[in-house]
Amino acid sequence: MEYGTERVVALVDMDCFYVQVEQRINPELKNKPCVVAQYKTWKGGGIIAVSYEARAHGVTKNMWADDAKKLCPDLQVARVRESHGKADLTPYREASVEVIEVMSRFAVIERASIDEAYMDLTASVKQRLRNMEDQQIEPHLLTATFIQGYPQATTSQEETEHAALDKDALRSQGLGQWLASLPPTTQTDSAELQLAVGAIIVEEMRAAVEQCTGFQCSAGISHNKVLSKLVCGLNKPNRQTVLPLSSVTQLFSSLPISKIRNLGGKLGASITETLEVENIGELTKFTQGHLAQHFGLKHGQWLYDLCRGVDFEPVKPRHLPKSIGCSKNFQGKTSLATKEQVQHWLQQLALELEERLIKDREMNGRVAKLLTVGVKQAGETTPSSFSRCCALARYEANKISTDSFAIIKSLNSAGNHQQAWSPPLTLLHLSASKFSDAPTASSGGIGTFFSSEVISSQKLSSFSPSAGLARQPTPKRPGMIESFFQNASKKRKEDHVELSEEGENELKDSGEEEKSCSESNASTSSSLQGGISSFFQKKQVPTSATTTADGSSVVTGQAVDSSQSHEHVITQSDKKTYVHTSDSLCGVPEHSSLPEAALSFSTEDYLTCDRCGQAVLAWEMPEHTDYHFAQDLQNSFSSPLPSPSSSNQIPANRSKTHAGPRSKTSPASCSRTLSSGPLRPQAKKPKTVGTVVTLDSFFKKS
DNA sequence: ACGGTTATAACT
DNA sequence: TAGTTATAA
Repeated sequence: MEYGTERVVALVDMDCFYVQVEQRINPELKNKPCVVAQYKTWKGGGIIAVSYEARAHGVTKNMWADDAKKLCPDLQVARVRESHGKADLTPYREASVEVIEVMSRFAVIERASIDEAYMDLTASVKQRLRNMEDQQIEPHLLTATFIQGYPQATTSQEETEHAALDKDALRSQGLGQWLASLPPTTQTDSAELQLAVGAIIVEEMRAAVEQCTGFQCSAGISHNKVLSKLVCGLNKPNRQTVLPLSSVTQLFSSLPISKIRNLGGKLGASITETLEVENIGELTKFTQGHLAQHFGLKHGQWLYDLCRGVDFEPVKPRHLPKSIGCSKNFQGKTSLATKEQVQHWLQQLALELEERLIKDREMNGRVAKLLTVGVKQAGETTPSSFSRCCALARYEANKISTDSFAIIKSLNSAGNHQQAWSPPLTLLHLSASKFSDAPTASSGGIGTFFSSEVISSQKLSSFSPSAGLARQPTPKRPGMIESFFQNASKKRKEDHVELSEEGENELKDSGEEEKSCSESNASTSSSLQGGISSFFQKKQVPTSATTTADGSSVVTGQAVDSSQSHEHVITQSDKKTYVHTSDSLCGVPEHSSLPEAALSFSTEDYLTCDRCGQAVLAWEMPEHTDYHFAQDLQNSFSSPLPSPSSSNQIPANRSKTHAGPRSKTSPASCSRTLSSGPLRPQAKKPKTVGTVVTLDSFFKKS
């Protein structure tokens, strides 16, 4: 087998996905020049997706809807829903899940973005080839397939003939020519034969996606991710393209380096510049050593293979995002210049994040442990000029937003007691990551609480994994996910009916479509090893045997998360519950944010700080006052000052102060990093870290 | 002031 | 590790 042809890899990309989602919601928009835009007030909103009819008029992404209307007066403009004062992409994410689910019946897939997925078809292809005996591969199985580099004209007369053909005739001619050049299907190790079979599978998959979701897509089929991504775009929309390795030389001889995935930015530009080459194929002139010299060992190796059409990046079996986040820009005049504004928008973002995290927990059985807050300050050019993180212990908007505020407030050069915020913020970003498995229903009383209370309170009645979980002594996650998918199909069916009623000419189609969809599922999935459940089986974890405190002693929803995050819940005497969490130690004095305490302490325990207006536990007021003292002291240091010898003076045993609770907290917890501060070179540390360490040290009873 | 909102991976 | 930067859709 030739080097670099070991796998069959495909990339499937939805055609103008957001537009298709809007067209399915509102069938009036179908087959019309149409865009999706977000926000309205400024020039009709910014366009984020464009139908092919609209592209024909010159409408593009990033155009203002008002400008696009000038190019195309009949343009239909669908608007992104807004909630919490910001664009809400939920309908597109949900549509993406539908698509991913259908594709997962055919192969293990890697979700590359909301509208793209890679798949490694090698195993399926080999299986299919074995079952083919010596059947020919017939062109009618590849009616939407282009073969890159075909038809090949060997004479000038053929060239003239080809020029006269329309696009599909040319496609058909090229396909026929290529198929005729393949060995018999008994030769199962032929790289090009394997691509042909891969293309058949992708034809079937794309048909299933359209039948089951109504969405069309395009695909590239080749031996690796870079090549399949590259050719996916060559025959859009609603078509797929095969790239045999033998066609790479010609294709690469005139392909600008910037067209290759990962070379569209600075690296690509520096290659063009330093080597004085335009096209990716020209890189074959250089030795691997030469390439490594200029661009590093890793890039050197990668480029050396890549310019020959070879890439070994694996398709990663993953269809869930690794982080869930939201952000909003506040540009120019709208930049956030008061503390209140910052708090308000953090709250809005936290509300969206909370909703999405809770849904994610229900649907995917996992919980995020890390919260990252990013901001951009006026005048900054980088996408996010600053980011800090802390533990994420509970899915609660109030806590998320107050913690977020706590870890960015040191940025406010106006000082914490001022109303103003400066420099003004032009971007706020919240993101949750570091997922781990959520406890299952079998983990005792808490689990019961989890499934009955949390789910019902979140209005997720259409997705009810709890039903299946409750009666199973050993609940299985696949059951949970499959039940979600069943529900998703059900939902789709309803959508379909709805669409059919609204669209005049579709009434009789819908029933048939559903039927053929399920038929297609049955026939295909049976021929595939494992299917989706086997994929999920791998991710299944043994349920933990730990039995936590029984639900009755737990008063608030917090107990659920406490058990997950290994926090210590210390119940004691007086009707009060003291809860020690790691996240309250997240780079800020413990008493600076106390949402969990607010659930446990009674209001009489609080005093109002006359410096900041914050509610502070009475017995912590002395330390709180010290905190303001420290803050003032810090503010008196002009700025990037690497807090005077602070690190060195922090006792090495500083982290031991909280050795008990902390040692059990998530490794992601900030406290770890802070205590490692002294080990790191001083000068490189950003000022804020120094600040936090300095302030923190005020509270250590050494 | 006007490309906004997400997301992943590499680097340090 | 945490935080920044690059890249992409």
